[in-house]
Amino acid sequence: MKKDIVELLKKSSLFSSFDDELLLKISESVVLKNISKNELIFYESDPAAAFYLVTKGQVKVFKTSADGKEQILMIASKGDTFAEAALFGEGLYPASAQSLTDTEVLYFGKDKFFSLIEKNPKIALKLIARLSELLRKMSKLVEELSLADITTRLALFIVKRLEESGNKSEIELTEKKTILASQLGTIPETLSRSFNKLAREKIIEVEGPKIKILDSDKLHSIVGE
Amino acid sequence: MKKDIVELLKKSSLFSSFDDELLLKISESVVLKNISKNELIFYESDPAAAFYLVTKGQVKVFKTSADGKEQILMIASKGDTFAEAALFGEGLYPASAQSLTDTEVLYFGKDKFFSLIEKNPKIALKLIARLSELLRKMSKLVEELSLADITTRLALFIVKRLEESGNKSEIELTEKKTILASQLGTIPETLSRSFNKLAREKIIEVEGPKIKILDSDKLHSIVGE
DNA sequence: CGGAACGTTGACATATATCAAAGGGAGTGG
DNA sequence: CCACTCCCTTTGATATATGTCAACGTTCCG
Repeated sequence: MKKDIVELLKKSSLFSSFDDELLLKISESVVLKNISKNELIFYESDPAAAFYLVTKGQVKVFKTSADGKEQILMIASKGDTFAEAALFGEGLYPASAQSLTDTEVLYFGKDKFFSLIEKNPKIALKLIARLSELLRKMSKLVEELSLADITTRLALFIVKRLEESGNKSEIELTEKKTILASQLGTIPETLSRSFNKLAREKIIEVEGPKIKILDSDKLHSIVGE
Repeated sequence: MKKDIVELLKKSSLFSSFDDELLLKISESVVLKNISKNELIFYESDPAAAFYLVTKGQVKVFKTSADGKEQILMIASKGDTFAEAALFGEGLYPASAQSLTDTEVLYFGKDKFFSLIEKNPKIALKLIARLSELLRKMSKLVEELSLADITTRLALFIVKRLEESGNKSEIELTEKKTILASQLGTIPETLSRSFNKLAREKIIEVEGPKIKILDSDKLHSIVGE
């Protein structure tokens, strides 16, 4: 039982570098939870009780406006943690989280995790690295929202995905386009028009969730500017 | 000499809770630097060599687009640290920093600070708290940029300043309106029109850097939506 | 005194959101 | 296996917020 959890921990970037002894300790402060599709995991301004590690499925972390518009802050997939930052500080979740698929997570209760950190400074250092990484990603997001138009943001997204998948000349979207729109800070209609624009200029070819790169140079020149 | 630095450390939120013994140790890994107005402290994608604590003056941390537009991520004033997150991870500054006034900072070199943390886990915990706080602020910024129009962002800013200054019925801007525009993700012209709009609706009265609140209820209702 | 930076206003351009409609796929139930 | 519905996606017409460009007054500072 606990061994299974240790295996799951090993597959996360946050814990993968630890030795088995420590992982076993960690596994004792953790609960495995199943979450069905579209379930609300927590809502913004709920008291922050825990943070999560996704072991199966996808979770979106997002902000909502009064009139129902959403901005996705991150999509957490297998191996990703989310809501780490909520535990420290005022104690309220600063955003909402909802599963996009049937999902399995490890649940790290606040109190147990705190005492874990205190006894194992190594974890604190890893956590610092993780929070720093998140901060850099958020800076990037702010930059894009504030300084780049939507076609450019889309191009940036495609380039990032290309790099993650080893620079093939094609990517396949793992998320619905509606979701992608919300990640990019826009709405499906506008995203659709941006795809069109890139396609009209013979930079990409779109067929459902498949995006073929026709002109990598032009794509990179959009991003570079 | 070192005692002066200890006093400066005590006035920062990051270090204020530590005892004198630890502060003295910290003070030994630190350099006091003077920076004249408008000096570029580091530029985005420079190798990250240090983080900073402002002891006098103001520093803006910002992103730049290819065509010269700026988005300010934060303004660091007396007692604030900045660039903490840059030290961990890929080792490049994710944004630029420039002084807005004559400024005095404590400079925490990377290597010395790392060994300091390793020997003093307390610092790591404080750092985690600080990074979490920054992350929440950045989430807030993303939310505002993506979901609120500029008049609403301005109202949010005014409300925040009111709270910080103890809810008087008046605030005085500590930054130029050009700077404020860049903090809010817009340009001076548009900011000026937003001020006008709030003034026309008798919600505020603007006279240079002074903003008088005429209708606190309306102001809060803009923010609430 | 003179120039530079700041702040404001006006006319205009443009990107993006909104609203409405329709097609297509996937899943469900009869 | 068909028909129906729901959700996703796309397209078109239109509205709106915000950026751009130009001009001008003001203040600040050398």
